[in-house]
Amino acid sequence: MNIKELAQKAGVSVATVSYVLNGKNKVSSTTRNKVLAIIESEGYEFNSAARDLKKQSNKIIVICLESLHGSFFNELIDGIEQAAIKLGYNFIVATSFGGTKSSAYKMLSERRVDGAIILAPILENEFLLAAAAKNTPVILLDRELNHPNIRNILLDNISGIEQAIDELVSKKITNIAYIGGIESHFDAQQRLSAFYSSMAKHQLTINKSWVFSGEFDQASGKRVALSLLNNRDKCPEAVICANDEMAIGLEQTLLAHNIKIPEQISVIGFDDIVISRYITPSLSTISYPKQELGYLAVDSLIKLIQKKEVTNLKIRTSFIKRNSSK
Amino acid sequence: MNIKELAQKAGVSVATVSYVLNGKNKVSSTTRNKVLAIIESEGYEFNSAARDLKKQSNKIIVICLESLHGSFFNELIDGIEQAAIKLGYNFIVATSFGGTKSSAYKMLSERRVDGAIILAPILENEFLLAAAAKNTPVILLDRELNHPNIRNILLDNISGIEQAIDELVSKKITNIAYIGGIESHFDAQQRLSAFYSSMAKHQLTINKSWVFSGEFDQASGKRVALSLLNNRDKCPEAVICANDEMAIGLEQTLLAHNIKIPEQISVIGFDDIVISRYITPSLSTISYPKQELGYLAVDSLIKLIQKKEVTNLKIRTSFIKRNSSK
DNA sequence: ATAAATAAGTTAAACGTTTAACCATAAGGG
DNA sequence: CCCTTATGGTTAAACGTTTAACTTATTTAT
Repeated sequence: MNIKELAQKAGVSVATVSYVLNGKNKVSSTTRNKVLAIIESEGYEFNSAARDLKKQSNKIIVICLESLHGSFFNELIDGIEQAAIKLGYNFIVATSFGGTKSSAYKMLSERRVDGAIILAPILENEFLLAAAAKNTPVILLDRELNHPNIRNILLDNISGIEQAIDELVSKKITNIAYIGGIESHFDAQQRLSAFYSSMAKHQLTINKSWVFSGEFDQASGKRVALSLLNNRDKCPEAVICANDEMAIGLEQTLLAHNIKIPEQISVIGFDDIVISRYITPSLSTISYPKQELGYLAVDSLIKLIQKKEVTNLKIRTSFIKRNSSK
Repeated sequence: MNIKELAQKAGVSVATVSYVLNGKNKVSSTTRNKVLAIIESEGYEFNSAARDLKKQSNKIIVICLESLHGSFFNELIDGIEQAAIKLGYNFIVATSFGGTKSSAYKMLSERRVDGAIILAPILENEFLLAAAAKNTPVILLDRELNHPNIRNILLDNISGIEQAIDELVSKKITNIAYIGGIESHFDAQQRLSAFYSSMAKHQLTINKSWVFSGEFDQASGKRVALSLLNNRDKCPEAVICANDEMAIGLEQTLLAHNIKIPEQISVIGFDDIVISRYITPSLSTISYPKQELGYLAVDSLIKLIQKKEVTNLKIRTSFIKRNSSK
């Protein structure tokens, strides 16, 4: 049962039915009730495609993620949820797995949403620029990109790493290794260069063989751990990892080989994912206000959709000391 | 730039442009190239709402979750992802937070998807029946409900709990406590009754004050732990929890009060979430093939969409012994 | 040579809403 | 009593696709 059929049954025009459905005050209570009664008994199957077509908008934004693995974005989603509800929008989550067949791709290329928040480095700049060109506003959390319909909210990766190294140095720890993330990722690059600059700040020399590169997963941490264990006589006193997953892989593998943490080696992660609080020893890490980040992302996106003035933003990061570091 | 404008620029009819866009072989390569060239230079902004309206379908299914917290559904999503891609559908995730304003609600009540998979007990039967009545096929993972457009895939909660208790009994552990989940949840009810029946099978008496009820979160586990610690002289030898979160809360709190696990108390969870492998001691739990569950859910849903024969399914559960139980 | 089939288009209706513009009728103001 | 305003409704266009049905020109088969 659609509006047209409904109108027929009620003996009124489709316009009137539409006004009833949308709670407009253009219709008398008698006709309103008549229509409502028919809806009650016959049911009404709203067709969103028709409305979207007419309105050229659907008040839905999409959060594009690489995958739903890793509880990394859990808190982020909280902020997104709050902001979306408060601002009268709905959000859905789509993943970028599957390339051009992925949901993230479909949502954006087919303009199925009023806007998008991107945290999926695999989506190419070109694709995002194309979406922006088709008038879909985009907030990027994972890179810098310039377009009138795009804004980015980035992490101030430097401050957190600097704090971590300051702390280590204050404990007289200066032999510091680093595990970087996937090299094409913007944040991985930023964090690596933050490591270099913070080490330089303390005039610490960097042992080149102690700068590893990983894939942001536990396996990478494990691999590095095994490689360190191969050279037991020449081990760093601390390892900073570009994310918590790798730090956990590192920590657990070292523990399994009877290395004492933090006594022999301090391990520091990045992101402060939920699990890092629960492992033993709990993981020292670099944190940032994820919920706030989520909130700001939605807030900025909706302002952008509404053609308001929106600036790029930076989110602070800070070192959280737990038990995996001295 | 839309089809109509494109057609004008190219000097052909809109039908021809549509045929080009859809790769139909009704058009000569010269006109095809002419159209393609204009698209190349001017860009084309596909309007999905128009297509959806015409086609009355969009090849999108939605996964409705209570929230994105807890890595509980991570593996499930893997199966969903694989099946969806393989079967030519896309999936999005929507949460049910926010009641009638939630995205899950909007997707279903406004028929914005071709089908839905539900794992969100907060969504009411009545609402789901209404969606089904509007011809949206639904797969339920969290309850039993009967309607031509609805199928359910449920866990065989009994077998896993039975195995766990068998194992405990074989270790001469018979004083067993239980923490139930949110009482309105179907699985919580099933698991509780499985506990009763399995205990009965071994002719074990159930100490009523040892059957707790929780909210499926860590706090509930902690609360129960503290209550047990208050009665140290009369403690159970094992606690089975209706999910891992509560088991973790319980375990960690007991540990913090110097109870030895599993020597003094065995702790057993349910769900086998990722984190349960990483905590110390690793959590014994009741597991089930989540990836398979996800795959089956999508497979069934799409068959249902295609009006094929689909039956309800049951998924096996089984006890996984780790270090938190004897 | 003619009929039949194919190729390459076009025309126009349809999908189900929303909403500006229009039209009566009744009520209120002077 | 006339003019204005409010109330409650209708009409019809528009949103941008898809696709069955039709047309015309060309090729193939007999």
